[in-house]
Amino acid sequence: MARRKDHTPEQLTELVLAEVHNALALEPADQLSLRKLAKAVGYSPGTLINLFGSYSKLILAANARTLDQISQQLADVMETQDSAEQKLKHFALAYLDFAQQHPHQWRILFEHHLEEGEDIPQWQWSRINRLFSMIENCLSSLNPEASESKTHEASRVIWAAVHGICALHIDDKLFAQKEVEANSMITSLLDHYLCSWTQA
Amino acid sequence: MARRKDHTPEQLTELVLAEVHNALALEPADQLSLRKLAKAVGYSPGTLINLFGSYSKLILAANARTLDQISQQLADVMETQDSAEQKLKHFALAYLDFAQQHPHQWRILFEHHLEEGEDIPQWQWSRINRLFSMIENCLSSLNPEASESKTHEASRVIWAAVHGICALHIDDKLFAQKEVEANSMITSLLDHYLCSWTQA
DNA sequence: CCTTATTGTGAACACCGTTCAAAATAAACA
DNA sequence: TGTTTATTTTGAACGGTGTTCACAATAAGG
Repeated sequence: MARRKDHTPEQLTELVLAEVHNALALEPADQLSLRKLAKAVGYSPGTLINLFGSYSKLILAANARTLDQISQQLADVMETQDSAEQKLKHFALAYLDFAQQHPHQWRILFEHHLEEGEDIPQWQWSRINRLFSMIENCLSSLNPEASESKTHEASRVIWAAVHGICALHIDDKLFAQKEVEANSMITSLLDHYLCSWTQA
Repeated sequence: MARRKDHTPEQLTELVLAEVHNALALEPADQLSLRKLAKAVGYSPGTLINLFGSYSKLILAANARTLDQISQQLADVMETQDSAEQKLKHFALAYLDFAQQHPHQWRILFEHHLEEGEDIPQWQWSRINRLFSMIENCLSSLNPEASESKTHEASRVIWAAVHGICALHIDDKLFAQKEVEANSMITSLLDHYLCSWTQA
């Protein structure tokens, strides 16, 4: 026992975080556990704790990767569009698309609550800010006269609203008769909000 | 042991569910446990399982009460307003108010996911539908020419958007510089959305 | 070759939700 | 009344969780 394995800490980190997303592709987050993860990568639970600090921080690290994935996809999709309106629409639909394709992974990103002493590393903040900047740019090109603080606020409103639609949609909590498509809800949201935003 | 206690099942249910909301006023849902609850009300864990079926169903019962509280408050506040626009605004702000005042209770209402075989009783559906009907009425009075399905969709869009703002606000995940008030975000959302809705 | 650092472990701990035979009480009946 | 039956409630046990830590096994340095 305690035989040295052939992985550097970086490789093991890679292995574990990949396994987290693997598992979340098949089952919800509450089926995940440190012990299962440890078994899956061939190490003991304690080793993973030594590596990440705690199970909560392990999840935090996996969430950081998820955020990276999302922000990459959103940035990519926005650059393929020319008009500000289309950029916003495609950003929102790409966000929905990710939530639908990786529901467990997406849910744990928001349902995992930080513990005392944990906080988001600053490189994540910069990624997030870059996304919001892109939204703000679209908004101010649609209405150049809007104040900076109004634009800042509007970017948060739009993202939170889109987020709410995605969250309730994948949890099937929209309580809608028949099929109300999340796609058309997002379109409705943006069309109506931006219509007024552009006029003002 | 197995001494008979002086509570009818109904009284014990009352006791337990009150204790859940008590505890959630002080600490987040992941600090809650069947064993703590049992100790708090002076019964054994097994007794609570006999009563509710499982811990998950116990939480479900507590969530049902929360939903009742919320729908009561929202219905009340909408009736105090005359104009459709003010009704919608007060509904949204009351929703935010509840989330802010009972964050743990509010969070578990949406973060507790149903297990196989559980589902929402129909009396809850009717409460929810009643609320949505009120929203739809406001919307169709603001724009009588909108089709029924568009109005149905818009009511879901508005609720989901408001929900998203509340959720990210109480989790402090809006990534806003300085203080962006949730109040004014909701106002911004409704003002812009309804402006366009009324015109269309 | 010996010593020191590093790496990984397994057993133990304190919790968790859940099951279930048995015990204690109440209700029904003789 | 005494006796049987039904109802409550429990405590112990089970398999699970994240976490700690002394110790064993390996690698690296002198």
